[in-house]
Amino acid sequence: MGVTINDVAALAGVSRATAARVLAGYGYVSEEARQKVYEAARQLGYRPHSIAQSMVTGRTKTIGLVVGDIENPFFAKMARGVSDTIIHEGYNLIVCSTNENPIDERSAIDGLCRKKVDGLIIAPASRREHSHIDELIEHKFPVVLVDRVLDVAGVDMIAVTNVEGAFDAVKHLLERGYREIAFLSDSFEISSNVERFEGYKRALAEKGLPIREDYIRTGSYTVEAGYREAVSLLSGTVRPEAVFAANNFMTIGVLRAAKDMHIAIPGQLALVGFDEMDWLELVSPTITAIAQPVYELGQVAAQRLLRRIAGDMTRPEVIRLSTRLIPRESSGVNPVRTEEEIDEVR
Amino acid sequence: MGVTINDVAALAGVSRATAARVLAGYGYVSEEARQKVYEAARQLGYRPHSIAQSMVTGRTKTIGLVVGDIENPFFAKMARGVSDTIIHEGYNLIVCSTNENPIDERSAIDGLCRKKVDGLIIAPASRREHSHIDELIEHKFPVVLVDRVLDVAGVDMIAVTNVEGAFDAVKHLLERGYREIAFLSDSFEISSNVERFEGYKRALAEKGLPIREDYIRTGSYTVEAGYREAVSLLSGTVRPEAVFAANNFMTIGVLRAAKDMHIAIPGQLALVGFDEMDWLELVSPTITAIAQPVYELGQVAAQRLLRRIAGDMTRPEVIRLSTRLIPRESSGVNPVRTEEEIDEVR
DNA sequence: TCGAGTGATGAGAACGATCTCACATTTTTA
DNA sequence: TAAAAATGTGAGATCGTTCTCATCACTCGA
Repeated sequence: MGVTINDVAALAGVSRATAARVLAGYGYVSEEARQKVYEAARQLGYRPHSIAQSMVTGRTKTIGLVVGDIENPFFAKMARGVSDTIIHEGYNLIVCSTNENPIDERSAIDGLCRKKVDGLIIAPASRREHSHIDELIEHKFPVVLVDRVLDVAGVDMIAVTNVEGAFDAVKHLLERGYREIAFLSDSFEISSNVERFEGYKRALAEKGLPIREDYIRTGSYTVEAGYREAVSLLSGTVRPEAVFAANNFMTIGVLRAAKDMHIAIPGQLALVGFDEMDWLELVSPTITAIAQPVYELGQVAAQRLLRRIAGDMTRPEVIRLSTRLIPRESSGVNPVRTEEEIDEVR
Repeated sequence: MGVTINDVAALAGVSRATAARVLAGYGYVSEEARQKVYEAARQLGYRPHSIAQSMVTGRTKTIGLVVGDIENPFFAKMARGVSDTIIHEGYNLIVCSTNENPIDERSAIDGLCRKKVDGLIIAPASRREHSHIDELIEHKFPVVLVDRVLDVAGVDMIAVTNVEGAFDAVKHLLERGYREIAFLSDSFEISSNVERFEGYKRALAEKGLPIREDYIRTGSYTVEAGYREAVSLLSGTVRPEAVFAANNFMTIGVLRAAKDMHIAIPGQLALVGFDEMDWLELVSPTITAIAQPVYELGQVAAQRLLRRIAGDMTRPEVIRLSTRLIPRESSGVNPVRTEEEIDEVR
């Protein structure tokens, strides 16, 4: 606390410049001076002042992560992927939650830019309002978009194969014999939901099945919203045979609704959720899911960002990481005990 | 990018000092100068350089959060509590994961101090190796410990009522008629586990029951470790009637082990877990848990830290937030269908 | 009419590092 | 042996703010 390079230089009996040379390891320094400076630094417990360093170097060794909600296990895991990747290069991570609100997102980004983060990883909240992100890209500020894509050029985007994943999910349900399949997601402001909806539509189209408007439900990114929409969906005069829940919160919402409404899964309703969670194979029935490489999403985004920060000027690209279907009981994959389950839920 | 207060001053036709006075809002400034500066700042899109500000003010408006693993939903939720609280005061949060390793913890703290964070919220990894934290406290650096306590004076600690919570959990099992109760946690290096063990012991002692060494299992803070210990525990010649899982990962470990080993809950094994998760009431059977005010933990820690940063010199205290037992089926609370469940698991 | 007080301003010194120069001194080369 | 190159060092500018001074113009009361 408070010991500067000047103090070290003074104790070592050299100039500040020489002390700096030793500590930063550049230029010519005599072995004698080197030892004296090291000893002085050790003795005083000298710790370089990062802020002062940033002041002159222009880099803060800090990157910003802007996501909807760090409490969401999906983003938390992604954050870990980012953090683990950058920590080795000496970077730290500032995390901001936007509540999927473009206004909050804008101010979060603004604050991070003022703090001179070296780069930003953003899961953009809106497909429409992203002028603040466009500005960053225009100014060649190091940015990587993650989990979601935007209709802009000149920026790396790391996402999963949403269309294919959703397609696989719905195709899986179709193969199991379900025809009346509902789609449940949060807002279409978020690109991944649009893509997953696209996959849903394609799978139905492939079978020549129509899209039923009343089977398409969207809410906001909370368990409660998922629950509400699920209840509404399942209370309709015509109830779907299956639901494709397009994210983790929606999956929970459906499960809760089904439980409250005494609807047996998969007996009375099949379910496939997008995003794997560690308890999906602990519930009864186990829940079929589309697993995403969440940690890798963060990892790859971080690697790419570090390259951009280092000055890599190669053409930005869209990277798609693969999803994987994990068939379980909720889609009737092992429906041996369907009867008992119906009993049990009652 | 790159427009400084000098540029603003130049455009406004005043000195840097006057521009600074307008922008920071202190001292005497004529209305005319004020308008000119505002207009110039607006026109140039001036954004103050936080690093330069920190350089002179000595505050970075950043706080550090040092936890075992940000991917753990427990810490993620706590982080959100912290973040939401400090964001209103203009603070940002740097998050570091230590993997519950004192070495990593030390270097994380070191890095954050170099970055001149205004304060630290730490969930200490070890009850023994915390000299690096002691140093901070000695130097009067604003620190708040969270979730865990240390045997040191002069620092605020925010934790939950671990002893009481564990006591409630085990007492609940005893009341349900279970006698052979095992204790499963991660390392005793972590204070909360020691406290929960204390609660466990007290509840047994109250009933005059002995502590069985082979029923006490500890591992590391991962689901896999919990699983391994649970399997080992349940494979013993004498299997316990109930398990008290002292944290969220252990709860998952036990559930997975029970499932793999075809042990019916609560028919053949009762379970109470410490820490509530949103899916515990979705599984079958539903899982009895000790709920902790996780978000509030972060909130209170952040509030306290902000006060310390603001110069509050009142005596540091240990704050205990209350836990709450949520009785569910896994402890035989509604054991009407125990028979069927046994059937089902087979 | 003169000092005291108030309003308004700018010059310049911090903050703690990095890094370019200029200037020694030593060693190498022609 | 002189010139060139290599080695070692320190003075001082710089980054973009904040903030203390000193200065000056003006008003007011005695």
